[in-house]
Amino acid sequence: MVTLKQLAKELNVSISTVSKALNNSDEIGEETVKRVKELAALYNYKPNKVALSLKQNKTKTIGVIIPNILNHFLAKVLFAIEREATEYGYNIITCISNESLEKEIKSLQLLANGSVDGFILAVSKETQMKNETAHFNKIINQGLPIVMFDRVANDVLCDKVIVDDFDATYNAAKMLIGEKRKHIAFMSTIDDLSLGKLREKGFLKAIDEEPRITGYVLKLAEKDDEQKKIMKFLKDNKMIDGVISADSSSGVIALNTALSYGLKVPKDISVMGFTSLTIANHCIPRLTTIRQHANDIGACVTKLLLNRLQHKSSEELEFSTKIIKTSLVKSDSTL
Amino acid sequence: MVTLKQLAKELNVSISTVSKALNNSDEIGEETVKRVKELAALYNYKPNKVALSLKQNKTKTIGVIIPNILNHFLAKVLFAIEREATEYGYNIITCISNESLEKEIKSLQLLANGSVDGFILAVSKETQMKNETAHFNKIINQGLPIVMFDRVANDVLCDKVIVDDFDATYNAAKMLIGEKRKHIAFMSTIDDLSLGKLREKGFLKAIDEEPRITGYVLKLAEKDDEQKKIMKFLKDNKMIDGVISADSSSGVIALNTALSYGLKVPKDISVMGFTSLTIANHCIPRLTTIRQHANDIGACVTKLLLNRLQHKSSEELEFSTKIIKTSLVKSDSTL
DNA sequence: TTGAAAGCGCTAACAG
DNA sequence: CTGTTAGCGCTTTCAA
Repeated sequence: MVTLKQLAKELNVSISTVSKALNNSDEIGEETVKRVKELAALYNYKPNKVALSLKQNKTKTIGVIIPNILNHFLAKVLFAIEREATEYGYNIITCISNESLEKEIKSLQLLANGSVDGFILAVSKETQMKNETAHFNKIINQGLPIVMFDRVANDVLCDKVIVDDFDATYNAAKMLIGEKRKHIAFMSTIDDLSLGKLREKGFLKAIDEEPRITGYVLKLAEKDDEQKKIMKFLKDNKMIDGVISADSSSGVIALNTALSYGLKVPKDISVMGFTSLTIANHCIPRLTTIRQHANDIGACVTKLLLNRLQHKSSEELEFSTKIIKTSLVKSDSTL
Repeated sequence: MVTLKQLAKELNVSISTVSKALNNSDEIGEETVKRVKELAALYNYKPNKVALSLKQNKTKTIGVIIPNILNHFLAKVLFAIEREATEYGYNIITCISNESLEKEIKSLQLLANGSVDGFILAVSKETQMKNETAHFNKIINQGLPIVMFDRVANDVLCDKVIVDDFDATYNAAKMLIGEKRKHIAFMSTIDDLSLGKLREKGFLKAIDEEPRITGYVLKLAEKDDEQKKIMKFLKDNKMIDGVISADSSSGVIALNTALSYGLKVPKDISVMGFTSLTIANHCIPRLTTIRQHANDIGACVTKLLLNRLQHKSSEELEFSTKIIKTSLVKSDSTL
């Protein structure tokens, strides 16, 4: 990489002259500016990012900590964050916590040494289960802002972007009730997440409001053979005529299971889930889904962070919690 | 963030003393080392990464450029890269080219300003179609090593990690032929990728070797309604009794289509694809898959880059191309 | 055993 | 209009 020094030497001017010329300072003569710019272009000069960061004490880099990049929803949010960040001239350093508190702490610590200007993250499963927040507060006290999305730590004072989880399943259940379904099951592989609990509560609320409806709940653990459990569950509970899945996989499996049992979907049973459109469209019939608008979430979370970074006196800025409403995309697996 | 300067001031010693003490230099007295370390621990001192990078002229950061993070295979490789890089004390800056040549060039340029020590990337679709390589060579000439995986630019001199695409589909077809299938279809949404073409060639070779077998090829474009096309294709070609999918989705859809047509899988028709295990296990019966060992690929590609970075005189190091063999995971959608 | 000073690449206040 | 200088945080050589 060419440096200012080298350009200066070759042009027989001082380093600062070169710097100013390249930055269009009106202190420098037209002719000089031209000479400098030409040589810089010739050598493909790019200001060294590291030196700039050191000088300006900001890196224009965001640390993003994601619990699981194989989760389609989280990957989609990451995608949106990257796009939005790039748009504003920021890079992202990605760490994957792998649902582990320890890795989350490590990643945070590792990047809090001047590598990034702030963080965007979704809290890991283990962190949520242990209700650990000290590591977040430590970072914030060091002056690095955090913005959380989807899985947030309620007790930490920071910007947040979440989904209307309770309402989503409440409305979903209402919809199935509207279809005259009588035996509705709720399936979840994410019972240990607080948003998983919210989704269950929304479902139960809707069921409770209708005395003639029976609700069922199937909780699946990480290590379970999901397919086996769901097949057994639907075999043992033949009266079930509606399924709401709280996660991205169990709805798909429930749909396929129903079909394999010879049921007609949606005539005999309705199925819906928080599945990505891509996957939902692999199903025949296509699965009705609750869309979480990962794109909007990613854009929103990035804007919140950048806004805070650009405010000199970020102290003055109130912390906000944005709720991105889900929407029901009716497809062919419901009436 | 606390700096050496602040520690030095508080301890009434010089900056260099503090630095040396923290780096366990034996130049410094035992007592002083202790005092320094205690204060550093108290203030949670961490050497500023940016300053270190500037000083040492290396960032311990890898630029990773991925065409599409929603592709499960690519996401999995990214996951593995992140893990491996972290293991060796490297961070990754992720850019998503979104299959666009322009974005790929931009990302490369943007990070080639001292932000990263080297690149890991899979070539974007557009780049492959236009057979563009100048931007890669430019980066390499700047002294930044590139390691490519999966989708590589053959004409660029650099380390590469690929999959045995030809053999994978050749063997897959052989397997279906061994099942006495007579009418075997090959489906692909990735015909524009060179690895997509290789997979087709492998399939065709196997078909050509068996005069009594009929091969069919269905190519799907990005914007197609995959499900509709596949349903039509299987309806129009009722004699098909075997399907090999070159991508992650068409196999799943073909399987579901067959079921929806009342066919028994695998009795009446066998289906297999390059689908991730997660998705394959949503199917009933579970889909037989060709595993690409994303983990191994990610680990291999990272090791290659780090090895090159650690070699002072990287010139001496020969460029190598590693082939990670796929393996067939037989499941319930084949005999 | 400790400290002063230079330098990584850059910007900017100040001097000429 | 151009150059000198200081400084961002750190390591390291050389001097004390």
